[in-house]
Amino acid sequence: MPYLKREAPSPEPIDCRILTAALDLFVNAGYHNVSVHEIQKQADVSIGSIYKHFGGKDGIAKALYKHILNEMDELVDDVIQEHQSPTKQCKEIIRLLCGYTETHYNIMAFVFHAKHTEFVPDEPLICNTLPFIKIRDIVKNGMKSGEFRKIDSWVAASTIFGGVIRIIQLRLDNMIKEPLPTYYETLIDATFNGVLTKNTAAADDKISAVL
Amino acid sequence: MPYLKREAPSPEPIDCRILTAALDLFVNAGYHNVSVHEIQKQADVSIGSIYKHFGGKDGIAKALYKHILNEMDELVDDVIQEHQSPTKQCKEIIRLLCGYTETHYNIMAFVFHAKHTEFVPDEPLICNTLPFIKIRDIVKNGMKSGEFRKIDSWVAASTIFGGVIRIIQLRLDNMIKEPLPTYYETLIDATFNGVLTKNTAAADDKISAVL
DNA sequence: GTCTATACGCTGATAGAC
DNA sequence: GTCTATCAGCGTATAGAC
Repeated sequence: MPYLKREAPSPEPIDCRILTAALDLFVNAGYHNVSVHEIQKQADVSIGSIYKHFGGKDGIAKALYKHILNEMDELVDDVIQEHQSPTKQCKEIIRLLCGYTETHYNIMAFVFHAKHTEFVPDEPLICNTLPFIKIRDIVKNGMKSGEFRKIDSWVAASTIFGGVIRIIQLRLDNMIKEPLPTYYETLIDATFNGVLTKNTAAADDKISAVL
Repeated sequence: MPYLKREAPSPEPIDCRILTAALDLFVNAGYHNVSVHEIQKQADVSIGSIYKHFGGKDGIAKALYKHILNEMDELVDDVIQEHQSPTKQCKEIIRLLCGYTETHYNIMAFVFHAKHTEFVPDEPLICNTLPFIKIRDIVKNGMKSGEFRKIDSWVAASTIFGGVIRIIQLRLDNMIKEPLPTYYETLIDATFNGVLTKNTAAADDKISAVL
């Protein structure tokens, strides 16, 4: 995710400084609790520049929203290309999400911990954006190919990804103390095979290895 | 949920009018996009009364938060008392959540569709409130009793309830067109038994019956 | 293209009459 | 206890200099 890789410390372009500052403030205080002056201060830019570049606070939010979802989309595309079966694609996405929660806190918080309709009302709902649509398509493919049981696709998608999303939110809320990748294997197993003991004659070995 | 049952149309107590109006506005526009004047107008009360009763906008939010979580807590208690096994308790809670999404939209939206830290910062996180703690305890009990596999309790709870929460959010976002109870059986099956076909020799019959 | 100083509107909150 | 009129502060946005 380009603008977050601060390899070049000083000569960072101005719009990146503004966006990173805004993202940080939005995530930590909430969009409505952040004033343009604070963004200006943290980005070390003047107000004029902000209005020149983004046309206002909502412009920044919009740009952030599009930018981040675009990068997520590319991420999903990569997964789809590099992995064959829907099952593997789903698992890889879950793995990436767990990892990114640790390495890109702000981005994950922005995506999974904010109510975007409150500050970017004219943008499509996050569940209607490309990456999320593609993820649902993966699930549908999994049902077509027979890997997943043929149930309602909303239920299937919610079951497969609801667990990760929930655990990400708990981690962002600092309820969970260990990095998420710690739980990856357990999570995958529970998500795909269920939580009941009766199904897990074979899986029990894996579990005891994890604990 | 008392103050939402408007059996007596006119002589409704003033604090209830304020709370219902506020809940409605908060849910539909977002806390920060609602002014005290709007609440006053919709509740058909004067500003003075609002400040007398709740001390301000944040007071209303706080009262709402506590009130709703209190009612959710009682709901969970009822389930715990009326159902024996953790598995049944979990399923019943999921059933109730699906139902309430249709009958108490505002409440569910307030609980599952808002970032409370942005407007009630001094209140405990929603995942640290009694009902949610009790739900996690149910999951832990299920692992002790051997009904659920003994895995990390965060993972277990996220897996079991992440699906419903996700599907509730999708329904609140109007992505899902059918009432949630429609999907209850499918959701329960997918959550507890997983989504993979290999586990579901017996379950396949149920599925084809649902579709 | 970048900055400073300023204006305008809105919102939360109060004081005081009834 | 309830209301009306009013205030003070903040936050967005602009105009104009450099």
